[in-house]
Amino acid sequence: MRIGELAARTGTTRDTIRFYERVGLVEGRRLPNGYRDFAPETVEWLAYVRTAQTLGFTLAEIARHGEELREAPDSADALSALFEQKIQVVDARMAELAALRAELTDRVGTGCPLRTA
Amino acid sequence: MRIGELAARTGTTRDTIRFYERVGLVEGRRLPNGYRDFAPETVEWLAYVRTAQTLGFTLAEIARHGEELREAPDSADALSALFEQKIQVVDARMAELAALRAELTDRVGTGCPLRTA
DNA sequence: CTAAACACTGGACTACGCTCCAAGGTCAAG
DNA sequence: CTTGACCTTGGAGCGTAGTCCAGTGTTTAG
Repeated sequence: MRIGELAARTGTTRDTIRFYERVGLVEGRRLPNGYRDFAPETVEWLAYVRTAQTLGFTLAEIARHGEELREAPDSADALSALFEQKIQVVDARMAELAALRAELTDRVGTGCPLRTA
Repeated sequence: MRIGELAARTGTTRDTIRFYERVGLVEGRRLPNGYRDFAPETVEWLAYVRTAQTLGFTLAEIARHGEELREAPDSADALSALFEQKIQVVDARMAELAALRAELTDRVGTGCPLRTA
């Protein structure tokens, strides 16, 4: 698959895919004419990249995790570890968020706004 | 309070505070010699800014919310609305995350890794 | 054969959130 | 009166994640 088709199929742009290649997120063979040639699985991989990104992973992390998973003896365990780790981060954020809301509600109720100035 | 003390008390740097001033996140009076002079509440305000930031708000959003709250007729309601909104975003992300984990677990179990290439 | 559509590269540019630096002004202690 | 800590400004630079462009080559359809 050439870059234009991959871009169309993943809802990205050619430029973004070339950028992803530069940072090691995707790899493509080259055709004799120098055009990139991507495997069909790259479509799913890019969908995964986008999901992981909305979950707060950086591109560098996603690339690193991808490599770790390819090298992991037991991908199922590695994946579980990875995502349970991320869930813990999100849980922690939710807890912070809840604590902050409580704190703010209290403070506003007692007539102590955050920003008097 | 001058900038150095504020920086020390909030765990930031002078440069960061000057940057925050440029983007409208903090406001300070000036002493006759030109030095910035911050109100004591600025310490709490900056603590709040940092918390809001870790929760995924951009500095622009935080600044805007600060202004909205100062102008809001009922700050308690405004705050609640603001944070319940953000909690919904986080909840949605957690749901996505849970869905993704389930999907990944399934896929790895059935011998279909994300990245065959 | 030509034109359109697609591909390539390198480099500039953007927004965000800082971080560092140079050159200079202010102030309190010794 | 000097030294050192502290403050000022403007501007450069950085990492992340792209986005856009110019100039050029390739492929495909009429």
